[in-house]
Amino acid sequence: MRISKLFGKTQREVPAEAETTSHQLLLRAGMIHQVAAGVYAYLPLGWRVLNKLAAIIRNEMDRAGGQELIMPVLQPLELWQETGRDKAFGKGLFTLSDRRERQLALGPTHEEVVTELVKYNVQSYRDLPLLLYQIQNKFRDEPRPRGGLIRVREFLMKDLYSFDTDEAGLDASYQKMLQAYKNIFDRCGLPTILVEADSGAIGGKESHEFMTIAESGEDEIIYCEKCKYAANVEKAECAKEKLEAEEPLPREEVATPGAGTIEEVADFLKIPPSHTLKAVFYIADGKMVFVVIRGDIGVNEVKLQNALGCVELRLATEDEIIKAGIVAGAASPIGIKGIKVIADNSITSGANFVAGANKPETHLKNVNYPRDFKATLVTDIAQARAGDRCPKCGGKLASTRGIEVGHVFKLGTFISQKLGALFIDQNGASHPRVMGCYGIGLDRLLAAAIELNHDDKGIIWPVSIAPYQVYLCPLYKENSKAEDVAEKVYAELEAEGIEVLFDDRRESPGVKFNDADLLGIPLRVTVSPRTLEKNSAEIKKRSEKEAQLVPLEGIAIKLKELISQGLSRLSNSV
RNA sequence: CGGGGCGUAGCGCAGUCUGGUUAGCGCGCAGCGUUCGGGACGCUGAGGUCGGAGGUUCAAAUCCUCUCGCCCCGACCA
Repeated sequence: MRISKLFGKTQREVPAEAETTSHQLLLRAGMIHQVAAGVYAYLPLGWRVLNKLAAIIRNEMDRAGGQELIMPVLQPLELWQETGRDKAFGKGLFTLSDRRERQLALGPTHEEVVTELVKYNVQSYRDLPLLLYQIQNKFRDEPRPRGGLIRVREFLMKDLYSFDTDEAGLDASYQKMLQAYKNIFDRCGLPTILVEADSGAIGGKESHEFMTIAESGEDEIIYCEKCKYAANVEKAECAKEKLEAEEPLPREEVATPGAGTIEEVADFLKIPPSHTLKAVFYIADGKMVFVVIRGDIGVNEVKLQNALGCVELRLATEDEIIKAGIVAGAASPIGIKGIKVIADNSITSGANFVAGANKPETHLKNVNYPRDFKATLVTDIAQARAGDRCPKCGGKLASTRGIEVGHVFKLGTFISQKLGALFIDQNGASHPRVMGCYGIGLDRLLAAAIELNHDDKGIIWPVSIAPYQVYLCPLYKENSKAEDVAEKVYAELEAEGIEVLFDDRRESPGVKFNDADLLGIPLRVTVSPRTLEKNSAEIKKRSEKEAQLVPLEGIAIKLKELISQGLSRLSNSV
């Protein structure tokens, strides 16, 4: 490709709207263009990268036994209502109606459609396991798109769905996908870690995310410094400090003037926060919920939402709390009627806690569970934090930010049950198919690749996903043959199947070198009067400072060698 | 949805507080000439419903009302 003809120009200045590095570089390199909030067009260079990612993903999906197909973006809303996931997705689902007033949704994912599809094509255990995938645009009306391609409303996703006869089969499919994903991210030059995750609106029981560590990421990862434990903060567990068992004492009212928060109460009574019980109020699908947790621990709202099985969850307002007859700042789980009480399992160790008395500026000492109050449900709803202890090995937990580039789910049978997607086993008995689903957001993957591969000059593409492999750069000087020679080199490299971006502009060297760096093409070949004196050209790797002079004769072979070296380094682990 | 910020040429900005000729600057773009190993220079030129609507005024980019869009933080979110 000749740069003089390339659609999309580089920009010297950083567009004001971009704050994230990948966003800035993508715009400056002329790879994307914003059309609306969270909606982007890809220009030729960006599109080439996206296609390279797609090719790697296809290759690994096929190797893992996947079959590619394509399903519609437009889906009947009815299908979503059948599984109830229209509610789980809520406003995130783009909906529209057709001319006959039929309700449709733009697909945010395809479990329903693929399950229907498989239902009509596979009835026997003989046809399982089955792995089907597509690479297709998804639509999600995100409340807040951000960071350029990090979170968008229309995006390209690879989604694969596995169908098995039983749990063991699902485990095997899941393992295959974990390996395939690892291969994909390795080949894209992207170090990732696998973390335990919540399954959110997709549903299901077990789920993992592939995260790249990056400050610009939206997710917080909790990991153990000692063992391999790592989890999204939404899911992360921590070992809760066990309190000493004490003999339960009789309850006792104590005045706590001016003390409302846990810190104030603990300070006032000169006890550690872990000896208090914290009350937090939520509205879950319109109903008030009373949450009790040890004073030193925060509530994890994702865990709480899962425990409640509700769709909408928010903190209650002060008005709502007062209306429920509760004294804010001194709320008590004792004597609560008509309100669901959810307790974190941290309250089951230790004894004689301080809790509210439901009287202004008054608390109760020696509150004991379950002697003094009942909870509808006692489970883990605690927010793990850096500094807590690891639930697996007791080591210290740390925290970092990450970008979620892949997410895999063990769905189980809830969708196939709802949609009646059954198969017949060897004995002629019907069972629901056991499903898994596996997604990679390509746009985000592209953004993450830049977040992890750049310097102050621009992008540094790994060879495997670079839009072009070689940047051919003749330097102009009067009476020099550099341009003519470069034309010949260009023709030769193209003939050899090397992907060349030919900077045929009569720009000054600085402009060309800076653009080459910004675009991040892995290999730069300079042809100039200086190199021609030695009948050579200069090759410089984008990732390295030093350049080397190589004879023009056989330069294509030399470049091919460097390209395949770069590729093999990325696929070492395969 | 709550908080903050911003909409003036393709990009980055000034001008708005305090209303007053033809709305400026830099980059980029077009033409001509000189240059050519890390964002060269000179001259000439094109390019603007000042986000939109309504209002106040002799007069609005500037003041008022409404509205649309974009970014950031939070809520939220595979």
